[in-house]
Amino acid sequence: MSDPSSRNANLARSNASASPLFLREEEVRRGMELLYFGYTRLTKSIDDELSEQGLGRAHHRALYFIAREPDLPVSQLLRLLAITKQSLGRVLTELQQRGLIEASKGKRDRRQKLLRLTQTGQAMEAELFDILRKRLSAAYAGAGQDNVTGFWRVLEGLVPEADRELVSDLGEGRKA
Amino acid sequence: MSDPSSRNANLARSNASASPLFLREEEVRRGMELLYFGYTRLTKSIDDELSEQGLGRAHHRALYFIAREPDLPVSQLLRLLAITKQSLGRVLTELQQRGLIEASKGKRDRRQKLLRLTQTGQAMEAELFDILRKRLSAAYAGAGQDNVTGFWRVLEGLVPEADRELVSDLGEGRKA
DNA sequence: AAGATGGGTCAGACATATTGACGTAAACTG
DNA sequence: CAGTTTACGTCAATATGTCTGACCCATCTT
Repeated sequence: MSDPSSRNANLARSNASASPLFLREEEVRRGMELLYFGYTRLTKSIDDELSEQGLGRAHHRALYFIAREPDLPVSQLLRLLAITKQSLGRVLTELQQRGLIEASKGKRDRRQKLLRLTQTGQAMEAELFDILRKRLSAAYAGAGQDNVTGFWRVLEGLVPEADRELVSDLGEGRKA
Repeated sequence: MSDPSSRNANLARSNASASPLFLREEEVRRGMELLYFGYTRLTKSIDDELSEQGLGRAHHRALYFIAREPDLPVSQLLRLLAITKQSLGRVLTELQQRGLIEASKGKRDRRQKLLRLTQTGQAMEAELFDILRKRLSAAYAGAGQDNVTGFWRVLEGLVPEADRELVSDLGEGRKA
């Protein structure tokens, strides 16, 4: 363990190809831990940048999805974030006050409020995305193409059936 | 596209093997979203069980790591969770009051407080682990062995250098 | 016209985390 | 041995993100 030449011996071990027995506790725990560390460390990486702007992670999540899907209705964002109207309401109000997002009424359904980023909001989101992009693309590059596909597939399997379409439709708005 | 059931065309699209251009925005965003949904939905899946016992996620994280590494010192747990002493202190006090964990003094270093689960704590953790295990192993099985390896590799790349040893050492205590 | 949906808003509360200071015991180091 | 560092605990005050549940209005659907 303290042997410097094999400081990553343990990572190497966990790298050993998955055993034929998928359900072994050790492998499940390893996956949970990596998921936990991967997710928490990645999200922490933007905290400094965010707090400089007086924003929190909740703001970023909203910002992210609005960037991803311009003219996103509130109801859709609510489903993506899986929080209550109240919680989201406060976040959206603050983002609007800071001039990061703006809203318009839906054409087909005028009850809808469609959210998009302002110029300032786009700049802000881009700056945050850049930090995340650097880390994630480094991880992609280090793992190699085939492994990126594997990464996606397992994660897709983790998304409950009910949410899958929601997730997979993201980004569609920009192509159409 | 080895998924014959092809139950969702959109997921299938995102399943398309990673392009040679790793750094393309679309692929990074796809990864971030899957990581977000995978992680949040998985963790949400134990909330009901937890709240029945009057516990929160913070308690579970502590419980999990103590289960994973019996006789874990507080300092180590602090590093794993990356929270402050105060925050952890409250959680540990509550777990102790509920009789889920117990502590002993370190042999080599008597300043250390070593944490482990009580019988009750083991039962509780096992029950929670079981829910997570079902979901994660289903995702493993659905993705296939090679993809599980990819899942691990990308996530490992996401863990900052400084935390890698910490992560990779998990589970060692039980073998030794 | 009735009901469902999209959105907003109130009060009150809980869970989780923070900073910064301070204290004690034990270990390490000159 | 004296001085410093480390491991742990604890105080008060505060911030953030979330929740429940009630209630409202505008608009769409039937």
